Amino acid sequence: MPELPEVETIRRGLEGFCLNKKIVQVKVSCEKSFIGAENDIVGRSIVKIRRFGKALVMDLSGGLSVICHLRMTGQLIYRGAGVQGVKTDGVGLQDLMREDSFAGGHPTDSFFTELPNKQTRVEIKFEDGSKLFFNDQRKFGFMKVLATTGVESEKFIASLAPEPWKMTDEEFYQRLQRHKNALIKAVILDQKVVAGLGNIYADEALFYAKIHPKRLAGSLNFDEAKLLIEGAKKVMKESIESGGSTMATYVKADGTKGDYLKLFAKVFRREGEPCLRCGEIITKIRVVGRGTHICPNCQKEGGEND
DNA sequence: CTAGGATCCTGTCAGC
DNA sequence: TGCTGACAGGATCCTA
Repeated sequence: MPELPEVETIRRGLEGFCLNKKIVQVKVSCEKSFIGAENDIVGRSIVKIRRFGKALVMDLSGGLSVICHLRMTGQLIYRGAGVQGVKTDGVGLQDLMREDSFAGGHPTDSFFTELPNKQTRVEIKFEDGSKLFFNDQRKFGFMKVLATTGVESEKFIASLAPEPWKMTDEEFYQRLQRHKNALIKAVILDQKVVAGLGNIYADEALFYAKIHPKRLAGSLNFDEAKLLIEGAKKVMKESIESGGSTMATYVKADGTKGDYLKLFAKVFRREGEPCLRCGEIITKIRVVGRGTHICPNCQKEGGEND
């Protein structure tokens, strides 16, 4: 899914477009994707948009909130009134890049094609005619209506660990020790250990710290743990600054499609290409059931590097 | 309590 | 062309 930087980028985008807009209609085309009664949010305005790890929370007037988790393939796409989708050959794409449309999440052509489409699970219409589409190919994501007062006690949010920049190096090191027999990649993907990392940023952070993803968490010394949390902060901040995976980063200046990963990824989906640090060929392996990208020279399985 | 694997779901792509 | 299996930017549930 969209990881922390993507969700933060969406949060900022929606804050600019949807704040104080009144919901006049909600269409749910997949029951699984919307928990609660859609009519409960009709007539309410979005008053605040928050983020907890990878979860987005839209606070509505009258004490209700909507939690949105995009999981693997979720997207949130905002279209101003009258903005139409376009063909994906680049023709007319500039129309979609207007100041009153926005999209973020799992990057696909749905960012700019006609909506709703086959993957649209929820469609929210605002008073001014603009719309917010929740698209999700695999249906792992969801929107859930609940009382605003209950947001922070919602199971997933309550058990969330702090984000990397709210954790001291010492605390991170201690947290790793609680999972000393698990593979380090599995541990940093665990949102109860540190919030925000997903498959991309886990690989990037491990590369930054020159740590092999299959090492046991307990084998890292304090300096390695420090470097790892530092890498996590760095790669996620860089991505937020470049706009996460949004329409803007999915489309290049000339209107053709680009690859937003190229903006910052040093190992993710770079298998077969040379390591930007040492020139060794990046390889892809499997760790805890996830595709994992490493530089076999910078990240040695045996133990500490350098 | 921890660790690892299966599972939810749809779509795409490589290999036959 | 059509089929099959692997895999995918996540997290939970079940088992040992």
